[in-house]
Amino acid sequence: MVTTKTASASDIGIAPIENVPLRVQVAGRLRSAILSGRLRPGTSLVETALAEQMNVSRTSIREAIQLLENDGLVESIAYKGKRVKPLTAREVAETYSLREAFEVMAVRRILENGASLDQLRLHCDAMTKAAERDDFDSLVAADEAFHHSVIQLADHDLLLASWKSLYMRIHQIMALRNRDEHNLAEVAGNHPPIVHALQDGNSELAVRLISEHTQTLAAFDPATIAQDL
Amino acid sequence: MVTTKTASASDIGIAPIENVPLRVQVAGRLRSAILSGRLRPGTSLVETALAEQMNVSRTSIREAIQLLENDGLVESIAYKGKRVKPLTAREVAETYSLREAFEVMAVRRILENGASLDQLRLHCDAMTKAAERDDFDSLVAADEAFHHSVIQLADHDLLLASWKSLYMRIHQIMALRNRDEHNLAEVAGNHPPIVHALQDGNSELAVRLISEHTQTLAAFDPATIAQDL
DNA sequence: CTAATATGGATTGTCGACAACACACAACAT
DNA sequence: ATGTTGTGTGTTGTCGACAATCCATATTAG
Repeated sequence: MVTTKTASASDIGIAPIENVPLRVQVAGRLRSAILSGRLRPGTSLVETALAEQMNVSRTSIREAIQLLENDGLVESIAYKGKRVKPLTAREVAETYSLREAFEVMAVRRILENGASLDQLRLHCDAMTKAAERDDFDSLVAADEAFHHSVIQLADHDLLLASWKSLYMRIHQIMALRNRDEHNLAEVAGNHPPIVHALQDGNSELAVRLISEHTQTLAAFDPATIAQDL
Repeated sequence: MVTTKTASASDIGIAPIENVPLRVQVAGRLRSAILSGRLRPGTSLVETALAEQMNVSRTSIREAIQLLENDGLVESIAYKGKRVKPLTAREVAETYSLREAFEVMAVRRILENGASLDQLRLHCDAMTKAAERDDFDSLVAADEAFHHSVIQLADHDLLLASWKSLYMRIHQIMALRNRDEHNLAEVAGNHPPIVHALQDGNSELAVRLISEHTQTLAAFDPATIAQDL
């Protein structure tokens, strides 16, 4: 990979030891706690407590929390406190509708600029297999991979970044609602038509399919998640 | 406003003295410096220098810079430094194309849910008058107000927040390029048809108009802004 | 008893000092 | 000469202490 002249101790698997700033590690752990639903919306985050608990300085906690604020997972009221951002029914709806707009935009761009659809087919296969095994988690993972690929194929960095940020909140939402009775086979079956429409250059159909698909997902929970405090 | 029982010293204009955290003040000043182009993309932000210059602690500067990172105006490389995010031609194009998607989405929502178009007409008038006076700044301000209203009328908080964040970068871009020869009257004239299409419920037309309009703005500068380092 | 006013505790905001790190350049050995 | 190893300098990262603020509760005046 690198142009080392004398092949010293490289080559063999001496993976470089990563130097991740503390705030990033802390943010990562907090983020995963939030996205997995272990830290529910509305939970207040007290810096001193977290600092002691995780055995780092309050500064690091502070900066970590600010990172989460960027992700829109935490909200802070000056001099009052920070807490996991409550999820209103409205916010959930808006999140899904914006996601729909992103994916529609991606589909349009793919149709305009062209792109290889191989990845999409792969993920479709994965979904079908997962559905056959009745493997919910794998299906969800493949589903995300599919949509992630759609966005990537649009070749639009800003769109990708925005989608990722948005999809984080979708993760959170999915973790918070009990796994409703999904028809796994149906979910899996929704995707191949999208690929076909893309392949055929059928713009109208592709847009309509992806649009309906994302809307379907949003429709599930009404206000199951609504918080107060 | 408030339900004070004994009307003490309120009422008269004793505006409440704001207690804005230092980091927010600092962030505000840095942000305006970036958006106005006084701090050009690529400029490296050294915490100690800024701290001394602005006579606050390095902590406040740090936190302020992190706020700007949320806005996407600053980028940081661990242990290396932070700098005003360089603007590539690609990023500019992506910014405008995403903006187009946002505004199209807003228009669609307005047509679906309905909304009063009075504000839009007001801003249109302001633009026409500004164009007659050959007042570039007023025209730009009214233009922003118009598009801001469009987004607001869509009644979608998340969309509004995303648009605002995006539009900040458009501010920056506009500040960085020399004021190209605009035909003020033409710019002003572009907007009323959008209002009419909205009023008539002409979805196709409205979407096409707003789409073309935003694209027109993007077309100006190619890579005038491209930075390196 | 009511209402304005202290007081205390909990939490965030700000600070200055020190540690860790990356980079460039000098010193050295081979 | 060359490549390796020290060393220095400028920067970011982390820390603990102190100040400012808010909120709830007690306290006191009327």
